[in-house]
Amino acid sequence: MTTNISRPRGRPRRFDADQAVATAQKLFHARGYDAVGVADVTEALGINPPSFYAAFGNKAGLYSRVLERYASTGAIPLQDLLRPDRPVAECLAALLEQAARHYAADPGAAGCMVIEGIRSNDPDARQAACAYQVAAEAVIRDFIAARFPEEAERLTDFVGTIMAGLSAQARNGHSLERLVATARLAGQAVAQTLAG
Amino acid sequence: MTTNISRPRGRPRRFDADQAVATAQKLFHARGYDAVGVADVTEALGINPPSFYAAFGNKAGLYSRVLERYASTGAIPLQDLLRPDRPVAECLAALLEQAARHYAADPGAAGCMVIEGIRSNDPDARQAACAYQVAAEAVIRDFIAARFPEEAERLTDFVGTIMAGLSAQARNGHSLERLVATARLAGQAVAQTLAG
DNA sequence: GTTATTATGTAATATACGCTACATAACACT
DNA sequence: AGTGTTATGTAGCGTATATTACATAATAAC
Repeated sequence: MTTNISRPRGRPRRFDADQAVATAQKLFHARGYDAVGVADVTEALGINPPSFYAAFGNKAGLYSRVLERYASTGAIPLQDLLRPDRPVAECLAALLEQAARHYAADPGAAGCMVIEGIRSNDPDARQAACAYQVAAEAVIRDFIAARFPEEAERLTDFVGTIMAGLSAQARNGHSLERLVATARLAGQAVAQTLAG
Repeated sequence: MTTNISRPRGRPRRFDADQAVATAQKLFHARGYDAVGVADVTEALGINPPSFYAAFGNKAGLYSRVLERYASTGAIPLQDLLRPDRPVAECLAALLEQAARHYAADPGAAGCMVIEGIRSNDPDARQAACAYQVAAEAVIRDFIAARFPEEAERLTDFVGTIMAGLSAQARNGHSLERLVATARLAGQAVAQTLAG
């Protein structure tokens, strides 16, 4: 008995689904969910609509796959940044600065894919993106609450607002330097709140 | 000779254009430019498409009128808040708190119409909204630069980021209290920067 | 080889949306 | 009254987009 993966029956796919998700991620991140048409995706992949729908169900289905991939590979590593063995303020400041760097990293992909996805006009896409944002907020809130339960909601809101603002400014074309400067200023505000 | 306004020739309009702009403003503010169709507007006004296009040219033309009205009646009164006879930090803090209150004021109209309008997929709408944002930013920057030229860019970016974040969070359904709390925290950060 | 199964390619459908052509109604001016 | 001017109502055009019908090709199982 071997660990061979038995090829599925039927005609094999002519394209790699995971790589297709990666390609779609670039498109969605650069232009946003609404501005990317199914035709854009199929053209970028060199496939025809039926292949697309057979693989992903519909446009929102592809977006779910893209968000999943973004969360696991392209998003900010919250677990690495919010460490229980370091000062809360230091971690949150690092998170904000990392967000600034992240949102400005790829000139073609501006802002946070989740935060900007919430602004979509498609209810399915909105809800999918919203779920990831709620989850991320919960991680931040729990991290703060473990040591500053009184400040958890206020600081989580503040951090979330800064991140949403940074994402918007990145999409507005602000440079890495300007985003980082804003993030640092916000980080000092967090530190002062937790110190006083 | 009297000050009578001679009625224009031809068949009179069956609807009031200014009031139509006000109605459209509510729609655009509540749902965003892209999500509001011309059919939505004409239906809300009780008119037919030709009347709409005769009055406003096209959808983007109506949006320009709406932005103009928003800037003069519905937006934050920058000139009243940024007073040369008061401390800069105090004015900026008041601006941020006012923004929080403003963005959460109308439950049906979430966020800043200009800031959210920039996220539209229509190039004309984006450019129109962008012009107002650039103008507002210039007012803030000049206000700061008059007394703290070294800090003008950094603080303007910070304030702009907070406002964009507040607008996003308002659209995400955050309550007035949470928005104001975030704005106050940001205001303290501004004060500390200008004090140190 | 035959059959069942899955994917592909061509082509089209359905729908929504911004916008307009055209005839007609309502007004000012002479 | 007659004429020119402007708005309205009906109806439709053109386009873009998400999605699918259908015949066909490629594979595994038998």
